[in-house]
Amino acid sequence: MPRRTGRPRTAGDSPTGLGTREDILHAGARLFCTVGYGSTSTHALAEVAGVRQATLYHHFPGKHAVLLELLLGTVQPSLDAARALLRRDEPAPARLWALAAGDVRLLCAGEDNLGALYLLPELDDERFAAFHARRTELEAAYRELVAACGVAPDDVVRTAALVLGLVESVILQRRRSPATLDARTPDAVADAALALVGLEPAHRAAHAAAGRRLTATADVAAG
Amino acid sequence: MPRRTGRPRTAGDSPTGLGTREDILHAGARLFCTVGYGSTSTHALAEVAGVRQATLYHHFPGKHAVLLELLLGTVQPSLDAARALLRRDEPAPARLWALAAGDVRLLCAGEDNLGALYLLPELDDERFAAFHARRTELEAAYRELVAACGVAPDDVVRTAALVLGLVESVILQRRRSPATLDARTPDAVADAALALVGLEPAHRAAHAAAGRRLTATADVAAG
DNA sequence: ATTATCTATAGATCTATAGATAATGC
DNA sequence: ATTATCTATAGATCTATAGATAATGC
Repeated sequence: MPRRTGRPRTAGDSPTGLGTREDILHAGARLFCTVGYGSTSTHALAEVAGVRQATLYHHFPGKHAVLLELLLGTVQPSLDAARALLRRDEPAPARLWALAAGDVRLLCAGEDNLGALYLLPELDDERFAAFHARRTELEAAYRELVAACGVAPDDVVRTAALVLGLVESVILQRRRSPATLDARTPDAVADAALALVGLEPAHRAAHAAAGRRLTATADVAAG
Repeated sequence: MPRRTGRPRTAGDSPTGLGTREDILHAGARLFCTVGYGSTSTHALAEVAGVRQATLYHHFPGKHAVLLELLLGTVQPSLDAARALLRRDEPAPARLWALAAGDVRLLCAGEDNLGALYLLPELDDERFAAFHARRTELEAAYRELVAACGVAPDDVVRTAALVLGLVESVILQRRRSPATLDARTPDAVADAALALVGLEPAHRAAHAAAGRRLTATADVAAG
């Protein structure tokens, strides 16, 4: 995958070994999540990627395109899983469990806390409209499953927002105290989601077990 | 409160009517929450405050001091309420309910979504250490109350993180779809918090009622 | 005299482009 | 010939300071 033609770099090899484009995306992931978007210069981006500043523009029209690609790559696996789950006919609580657990697993995975990209204030810009469209579809999936769990119609929007908030809270937790996240976190959050939709503890265990089986299904297991 | 001496502004009156210092803080609240910290220039800050760029430096040593003051002013009411609640001897679930409901109320209040300041990646800078210390104390208060609710010791850290995540999720919800927040949101989140600590539905209502009474107590009602 | 604003600006930094350079491919 | 990098830089912007200015206070 690394390029074969073209002038070689002066400052060492590709940090990722996957070529310059990937180097830049990795640099963006690291810097946008920790330093912020507006606080990251194209120079800093290039430096972490191991190239000179001007080289960025050979691969991307600008910083915004790096962020957009990161955003789309982050939301897409969640969206794929959500679409697959909406098509299945297992009970809604099991599917909601699988959706929540899968999203939390994705948010906990990877070297960088990519979910933190969702929190950037700079996202409120039409350049990122394609990302917002996918996010909106994902939110609709949460609402649909919450409604199918038997939540009162008047409470669906509010409850779905709480469930999604619970899922996304792992982004903040990961930034604040990553040591408190572990392999059981996805299950714990998904269990809590079933509590929020008002299922009795006695029923939750069975739905969680079914959800866990769903998570293992190929077309649902995103990533 | 507006100043009496000094050269008058060229570009109109103080937008807030509270003087230039407050104008700058309001401008920071607006811009840091919507545009971001790194993406807000001192020029933009001054423009929204209705003064020239250089005037900022008469009131603050720089952008960072504006953000720090906003952060401290936002976390302090929560912390005051938390300290007051830790000193009281009502049952822990009622106090946890009151803490969560109070924090959600604060996060929903005001013209700007000030809680969004907590999400800025730029906060990971030692200039904001004073803010982080207060946040850490607030988190400890959540853990203490969660533990006192009878959550198993091994689960206290995880559960407290979920409760705090639930509370903070209103920041994201307010940014995304403010219309879904209403006067019942604080109660709904606090009720959900009691569900997360594992209280039976039958007991929750009584604790919620006691928590609501606590919220009305002078030394607990922050803000 | 004191104060808070203003104008002006130095110096740093940042973005984006132009064009040179050093590889591989044919 | 094609490609991906590099160097160099124009022009914009940004931060922070110096010093002038226009009010009030005494």
